[in-house]
Amino acid sequence: MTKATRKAIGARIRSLRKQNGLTQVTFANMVNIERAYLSRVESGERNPSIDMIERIANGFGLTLSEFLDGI
Amino acid sequence: MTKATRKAIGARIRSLRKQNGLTQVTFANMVNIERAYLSRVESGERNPSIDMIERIANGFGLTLSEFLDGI
DNA sequence: GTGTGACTTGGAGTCCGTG
DNA sequence: CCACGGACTCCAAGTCACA
Repeated sequence: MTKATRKAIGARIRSLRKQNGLTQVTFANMVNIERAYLSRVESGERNPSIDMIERIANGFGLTLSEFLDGI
Repeated sequence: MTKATRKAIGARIRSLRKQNGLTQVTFANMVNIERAYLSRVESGERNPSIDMIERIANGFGLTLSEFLDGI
């Protein structure tokens, strides 16, 4: 159930990141999170907190609602 | 920053819960979470995971995006 | 440039009780 | 009916190394 959601969020992050021409390292630095952790979130392995999701969404200039639209 | 977000989410939960005429205990049982924990999330004291937010949103029949709209 | 294993630690999340 | 407390358990979050 929620695993699908985590995967979808990870895919969304990866998609937006590539759209903006950013590497994991670059984006991780932008939003001040650990690169290895970002990799795990993108793969759907982790169940991030709402704080973390917000930081990521804001890193793309999106609101939580916009970022999670369609998920 | 994120504290305001947590507070806003808590207020949203409380508002939706009351709109539906549910007590904390009733809703906590519906979405299968601990009543004391729900109380703390509503007060903005906790930083819930995306899984938890999803369970709560779904408890109201909303998607994540709908639930977080305007936050 | 990315994925993953192993580890630590603070806090998420549970259980039960009280005013 | 709700807020808050202690006392847990377990996982999110951060760190490092290596493939």
